[in-house]
Amino acid sequence: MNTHLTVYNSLKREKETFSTIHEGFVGMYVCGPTVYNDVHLGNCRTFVSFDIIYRYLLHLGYKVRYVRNITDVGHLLDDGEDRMLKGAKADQLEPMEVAQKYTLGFHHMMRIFNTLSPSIEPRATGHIPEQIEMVQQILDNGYGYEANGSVYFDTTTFAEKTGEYGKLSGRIIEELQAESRVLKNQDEKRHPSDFAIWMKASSEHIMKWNSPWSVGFPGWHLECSAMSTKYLGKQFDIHGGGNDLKFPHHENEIAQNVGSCGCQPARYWLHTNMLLLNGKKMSKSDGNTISPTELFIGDSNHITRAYSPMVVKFFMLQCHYRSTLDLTDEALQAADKGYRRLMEALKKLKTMKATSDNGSMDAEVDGLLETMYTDMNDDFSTPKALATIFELVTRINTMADAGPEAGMISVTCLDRLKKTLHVMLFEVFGLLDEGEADGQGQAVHGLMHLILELRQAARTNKDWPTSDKIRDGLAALKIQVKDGKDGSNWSFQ
RNA sequence: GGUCUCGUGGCCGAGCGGCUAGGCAGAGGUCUGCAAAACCUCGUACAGCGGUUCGAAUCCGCUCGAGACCUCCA
Repeated sequence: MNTHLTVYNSLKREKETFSTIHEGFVGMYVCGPTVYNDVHLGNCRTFVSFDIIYRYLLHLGYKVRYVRNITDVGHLLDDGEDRMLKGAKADQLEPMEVAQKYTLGFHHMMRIFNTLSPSIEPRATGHIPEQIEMVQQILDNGYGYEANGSVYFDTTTFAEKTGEYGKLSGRIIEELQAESRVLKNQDEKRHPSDFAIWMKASSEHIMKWNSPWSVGFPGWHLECSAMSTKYLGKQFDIHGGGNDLKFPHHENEIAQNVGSCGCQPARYWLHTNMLLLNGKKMSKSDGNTISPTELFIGDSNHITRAYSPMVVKFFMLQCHYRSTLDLTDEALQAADKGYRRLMEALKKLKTMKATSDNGSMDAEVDGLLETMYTDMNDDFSTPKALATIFELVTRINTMADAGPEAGMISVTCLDRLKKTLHVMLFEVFGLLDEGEADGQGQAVHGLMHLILELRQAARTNKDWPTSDKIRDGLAALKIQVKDGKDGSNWSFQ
């Protein structure tokens, strides 16, 4: 198996061979959601992407510590109001109730998308001492200054001494300093490009903590620096997040890490691209959005019908994580069909038999399985891997049609095909076969088997009216009957 | 205004200098009692205009168009 993994590093703007700091171990930090609101689909795309990256690394045999934070304090809006407080006011709740409510909602959605839980999911409010400590280190190192109880990061000094500011996002410090935007507490900053690492709280502010500088709260960017350092060390392998976090969030995060510890936090920075809705970025704040739930129940004027979670996930997999993905009704319909075709082929594969020791298609199948890994090793290219998998789907259908006596695949190759495909689709991509239900589903399978037997009897007797009545009746129940060479099959439409 | 990304056949979406993915839709065929499913065959697409090269969707320049970031966002 080809295990030469390359990843696109945003920091270098090129693909690099992936190698770890500690042999066999991967430390990965991904910026999680701010829990003041229901998750939307864009968040889901990012976390699904990193889930597949996490799963693939595990599959390659790495021991991965995957840290994804929950932001429950510190995001300031334009008017200086805290996001969490805004959410609290809107729902008439304690800030912690807001955080709890939306954290649970987020976890629920992540389960629906069948993603694995991160190894550690730290909360910003649970790491105030660590953040205070980091502010102190930054001050000690001369990269911060205090003003009226708030502490700011001194980007100018930092840029002069290290030359590190702006590298990730391609910003030029002089241009950032020329920014003339008027923001709250702008007068306390020495330069517009400076940013708060500790904010003094006003009297009405609910979430606040004691610190050497004031009763206040940490800056937004600080939590990630502090928590990644705590759980993954000063230097770790992968840092991920959405493209829209590159600046200022990740740029400032790097500044804080370098400013406090003296080194770049992550070797590889991975950024997922945005999910668009009908050509425009989906965003919580501007209303151009469709929620996962709306998508699943078909309740939105952007779509004509409902799409299941796995269809949506499959739709996401057809596009590379670094490309924008445009969500349209038409594209979802195509994904729906493609996903079903894939699952049907897998079903066929389950019952497929091989008799020969040497299959005429063995080499081709093995070649495609190998290609599938090459695809994934190319910066986790799920679209390429999926294309290769569909090449396999065609082969599977051909072999199933021909039957075992055709000698197309050997026992060992078939076994390999089954296992490898199963691993890639269910363990790495984290797809679920939604047709495979348990409990009631078992009964349905039994009933369908019985019904198809009765229909087969009618067909043997050339009793076409009965045969067609069964088929049409099932079709009305959205069950499609598929007649093949050796008997009939069925699936939900 | 600044920084950056992108523009691929009816739709979505790979492609990173020669071997021209894949899905959906469409056409023809095989199979079938009919239909569906499945399989086989088919589309010579790369925004436009120049340039580099033996050769460009792929590199360079310009034009047009779209999007992202620059301010909270995954």
